Amino acid sequence: MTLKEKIVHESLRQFSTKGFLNTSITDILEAVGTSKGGLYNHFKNKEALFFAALSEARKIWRQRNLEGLGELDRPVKKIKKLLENYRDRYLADSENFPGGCIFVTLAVELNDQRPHLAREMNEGFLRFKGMLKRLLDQEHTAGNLKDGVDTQQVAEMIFSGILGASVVYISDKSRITLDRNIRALTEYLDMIVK
Amino acid sequence: MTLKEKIVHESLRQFSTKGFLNTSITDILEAVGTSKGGLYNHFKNKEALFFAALSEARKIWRQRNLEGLGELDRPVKKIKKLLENYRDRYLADSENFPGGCIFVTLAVELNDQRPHLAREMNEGFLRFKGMLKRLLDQEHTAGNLKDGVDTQQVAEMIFSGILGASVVYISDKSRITLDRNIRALTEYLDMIVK
DNA sequence: AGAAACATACCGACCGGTCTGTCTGTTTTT
DNA sequence: AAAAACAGACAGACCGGTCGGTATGTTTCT
Repeated sequence: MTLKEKIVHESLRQFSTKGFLNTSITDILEAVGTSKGGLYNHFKNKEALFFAALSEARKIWRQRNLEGLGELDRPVKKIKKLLENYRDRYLADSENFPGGCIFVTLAVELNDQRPHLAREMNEGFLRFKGMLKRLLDQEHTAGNLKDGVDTQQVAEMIFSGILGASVVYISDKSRITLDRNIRALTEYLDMIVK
Repeated sequence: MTLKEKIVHESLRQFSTKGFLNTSITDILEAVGTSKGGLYNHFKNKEALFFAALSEARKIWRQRNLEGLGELDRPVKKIKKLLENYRDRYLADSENFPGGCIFVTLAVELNDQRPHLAREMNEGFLRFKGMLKRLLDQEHTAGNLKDGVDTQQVAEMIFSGILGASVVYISDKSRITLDRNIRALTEYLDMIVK
């Protein structure tokens, strides 16, 4: 692991717990065991470090959450598998995200403070919601959803449920509560399929 | 409105958008139009200001969200009314909470940074969840819920849905999305009652 | 091959600026 | 006159970022 990689990795950890603005460069330097020169040799400024960390976070998010989805045939099974992954592989990854979901932390913090950074978060949210909707639409056109189901609304509900579960998990760090939340979302899915 | 009240009110506004740590005392002083002496005469330190603002936020939260609940007979109607209040009276209150739900902002930010302040947030969340569960239990004992419904799980789902909707609203500020989220939660409630 | 020139990685002192909180003095209220 | 309310200068800690210097290769020239 190069120094640059170590810095990004540590930024991920600290940003996920303390956010961007409340993580000082010095915090990262001390955790990595390097100096100002060592960091600013690789990154122009703190904002460049933010984008590098964000890119890495997205990569890990996909690795953790999309694993094993390709092998499943039905879209609704993919969503259920994603919910399980989110619980067992993503939120449980305290090595990379000891503070919980880094996107939630950053989205809440950077809103109204760093609009161009906050926009990045919101766009990621929209992509995720879009993915959920596409999966639901596939089931819908196959005629597998109950009559009158609004896929946009269901996608929104699942997404908000995940986000809410993430906030609760950040707040109380209880696996039991997280389990209940994921189970509730899974059963909600069952309610809207035929 | 006394100076002390003005300071608390402005703290509410700024904490809800920028959080506690990223709101400087000077920011508040300038917005209120006073000085260090004027503030520290009323509050021992920033943390004391936090507790005063939190207390006021809770008071307003109750005013906004519980209004009109007493007149309703059925518990499930109370929850639906609360969801509407949350959308129309609480999150829409940009005078007191221009940054969206202050409890979400503070809970996410203060976690792992100011544990004793974060605990206050979590306890508030638990009280709210407890209230939802009590209402659901009333319907349950009256035999109005479908068989096999776990009131704890449903309360968790509603609560996480609200929290998630709050995060989404913080992130994209879209009333349309918020509407869809509240509607989805209302329809979810309909699914579990007989 | 050996010397000289250059590139890269890293160190840590230091700079301007902002933060919370204190302290002294003045004004207003009672 | 005494007390409470307010103003603002100041202290001390910390922030992101810069900059001169060093140590370690790597490339180029003779």
